Amino acid sequence: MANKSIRVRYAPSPTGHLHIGNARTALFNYLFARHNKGKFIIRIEDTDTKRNVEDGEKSQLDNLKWLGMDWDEGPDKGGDFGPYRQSERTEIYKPLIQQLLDEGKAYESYKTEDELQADREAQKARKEMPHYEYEYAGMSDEEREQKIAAAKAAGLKPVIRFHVLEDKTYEWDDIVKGHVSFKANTIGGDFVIAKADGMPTYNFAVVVDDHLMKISHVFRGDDHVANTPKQLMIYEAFGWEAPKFGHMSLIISKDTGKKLSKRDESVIQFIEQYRDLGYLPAALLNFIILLGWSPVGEEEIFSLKEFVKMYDETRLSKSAATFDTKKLDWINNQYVKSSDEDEVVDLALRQLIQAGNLPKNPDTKTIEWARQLINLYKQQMSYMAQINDMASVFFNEPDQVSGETLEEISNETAPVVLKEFSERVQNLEIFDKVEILKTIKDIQKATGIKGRQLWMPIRIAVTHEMHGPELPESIELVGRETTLKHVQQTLDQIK
RNA sequence: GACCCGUUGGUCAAGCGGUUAAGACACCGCCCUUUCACGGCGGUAACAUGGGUUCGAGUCCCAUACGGGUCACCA
Repeated sequence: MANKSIRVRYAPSPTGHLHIGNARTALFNYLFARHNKGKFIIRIEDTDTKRNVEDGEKSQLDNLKWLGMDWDEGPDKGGDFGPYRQSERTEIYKPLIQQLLDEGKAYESYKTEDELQADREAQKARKEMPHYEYEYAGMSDEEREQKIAAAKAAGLKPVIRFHVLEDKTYEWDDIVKGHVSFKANTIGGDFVIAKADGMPTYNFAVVVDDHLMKISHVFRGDDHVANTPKQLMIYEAFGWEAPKFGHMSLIISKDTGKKLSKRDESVIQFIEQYRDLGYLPAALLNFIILLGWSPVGEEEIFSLKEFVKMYDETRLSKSAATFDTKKLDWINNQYVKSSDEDEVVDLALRQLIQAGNLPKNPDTKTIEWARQLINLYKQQMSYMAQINDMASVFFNEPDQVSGETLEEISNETAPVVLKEFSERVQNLEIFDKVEILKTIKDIQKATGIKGRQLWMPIRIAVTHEMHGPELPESIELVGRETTLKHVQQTLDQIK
């Protein structure tokens, strides 16, 4: 079947941790593969030895897994088309580069960094696009041989450049963008396919690997559009059939309106950071998919399984998307509310411990108390680290009430309510939510004060917040002693 | 600067020649709740501009404007 031959890949370079944009690229490839019952492959593009980061590869893989993806072939599990690290494939590239050399489709280039730099500056001054200028222009064969021999004698190491056929046009039907076309003379001249250290460059290695690994479709970021004609030239030079390409729009920053840069602070950039903050992976994944792709109906919350089932690459968006943190939080909250209680408690508990709000090895009583606390805040939590702020009254001595919150209780009735509350709480036989609720009702009967004027003073006095979860239970968890102390403090403040 | 690409409400977006131009987030209002939140219901709000083509254009074509991507011995 046609589907049998569908093979896609995610090809990160291990220069850092898994970035949100890369995760998105990986995800759309994954969905395409799984939807079509094809193969999903991971390939590490580590030809730039200088930029590789020690545990970059591991981080990439770990975080992909955390998001819920798995793959059929990759550096950690092998496969029939390995190795899956470009640095381990140099012996594969060498003869192919030699082949192009032999066929006159590529040549050795000795232009130095300085010469290239000088060319570029001159071009800039002439208001031309920066491009490589053929170094043997107008030379006879002998002259060229001579120049090369001289360079060799001087100990210069050549790069290999691909000979671009300037008057051709390269075009393809892009799965997301439609028909795209480039004139060969606009791509910047003969480009490097092998560096002086012998390593192939990206544009050469991708083509070789994609071909050898029988990749059928390439989904990647918009920023690769301009690379595609170069790659098409290599496919042509070898007489290979190119895969289908789909260039996806980029995520842009709310602040700058530009492609998300690693330094951008308006958005959390790395998957690992979301993980550390206690986001639920399924929720993050859901959000990322919705950024650049849309399902058919009106629903927006789906599991990975459901996404796989309904995925359709033709619904990929053409235009860039800005990251909406509010929606991310909403989606996460949806997941928190519907998630398994143990999962949420476990994750939130870790956050509480990490923040030093709970001891490292809490006893069962503490855990039970925390469980109640976490469940109490579940309705409004997006990610687990929020529990530390939301429930800070349980762990820290709160600041004095001020601003809007203070205004809310700056009236005649608030002190009356609080005094009543304080007295009754002291005399309570059992201090639990049932009794506390009863107490509040009793205060209403005794004073005639009700509604907001009754509840707000108590809420504010105990928690120092106008917003929060279910009150009686919150008070129970705060504990009698602290409750009384806070009420007294507030009373002193507004008296 | 050159080459490519994009432009529907504040944000994500549906729409593929005929719609009252979906839906979601955010915002506002009402209901539920003796507070807060959750939830429910409702509301405000958009086709960048100008020309064509067509009986008819958000949808097709061409300009303009704006935005972005790329111009490495990085991927």
